[in-house]
Amino acid sequence: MRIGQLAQSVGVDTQTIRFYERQGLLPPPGRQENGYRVYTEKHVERLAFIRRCRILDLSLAEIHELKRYQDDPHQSCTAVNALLDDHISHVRSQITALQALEKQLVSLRARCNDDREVKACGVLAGISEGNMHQQ
Amino acid sequence: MRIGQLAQSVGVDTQTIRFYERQGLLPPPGRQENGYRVYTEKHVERLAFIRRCRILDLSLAEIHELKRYQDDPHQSCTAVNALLDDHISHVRSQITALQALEKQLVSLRARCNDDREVKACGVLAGISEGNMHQQ
DNA sequence: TTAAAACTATATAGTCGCTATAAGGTCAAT
DNA sequence: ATTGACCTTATAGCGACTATATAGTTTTAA
Ligand SMILES: [Zn+2]
Ligand SMILES: [Zn+2]
Ligand SMILES: [Zn+2]
Ligand SMILES: [Zn+2]
Repeated sequence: MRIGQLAQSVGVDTQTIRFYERQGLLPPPGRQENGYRVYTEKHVERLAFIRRCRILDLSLAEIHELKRYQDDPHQSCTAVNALLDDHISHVRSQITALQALEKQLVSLRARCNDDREVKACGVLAGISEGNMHQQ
Repeated sequence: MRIGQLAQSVGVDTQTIRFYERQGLLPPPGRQENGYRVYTEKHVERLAFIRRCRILDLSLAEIHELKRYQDDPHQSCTAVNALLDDHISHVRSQITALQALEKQLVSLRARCNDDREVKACGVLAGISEGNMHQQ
């Protein structure tokens, strides 16, 4: 299986596959005489795993870490669970931050309901005044 | 006022100030004979405005756009309000996406409550199986 | 058969908003 | 005279790709 087929079967750009290889996430495949990469079913699974991790917004570093755990299948999975817990708190703190931001933006937007001249715009005034301490 | 004082009074790194200048966000200041940048109060205000926009997570492109509106203070502020509305929906869709992600991660985490060997880890199994259609 | 289309390869630069480093020039105080 | 704090430019790095350029190979179709 060549790179294009792998790309299509997993739903990834060929560039991304080469990128993962350079990053050490995807093991270097064999090559044909002409230099073309040749992939196996293992690569399909591995790439699909990476993609599912990315859908979960795990960083490439986190995926690397998971890979290291997979390579030592008899150790305890505490670290795997902990990695996920950490990642969940990453996501939760992002949500919290964005919700605070949304609140701020909505209250800013409320300062300009009608159509004014730019110099009287409540939104611009709000930003310029810097009343951003209401979190 | 030199760059270090500007930086300190707004709470920004000097590198960031030069970066904003290169990006065309902050107008190029005057120079002393030795080449040192000299800033005025206008620059302080402008830089503070940029920073407040960044706290609202507006992109530099969006800030550029706001600047263009400010430069034409007699036009209607519809575009300003629309920019903010768009940005609010950016933020809202990020929140929605992250909440869906959190749900997925929590249900994945629930697949491994106890301490197992890595090869039996419910988390890794969950990612490998790719049961991610519950959104 | 040959020419075009589709695929592959590498190398390099761009995205965004900074941040860090290197290598040097300037200035005030000790 | 030298230290230290400040300033200058240029360049590279972050993360996770994405895009472009240039070139070689294979497949398809006229
Ligand atoms: Zn994470
Ligand atoms: Zn307005
Ligand atoms: Zn936005
Ligand atoms: Zn586990």
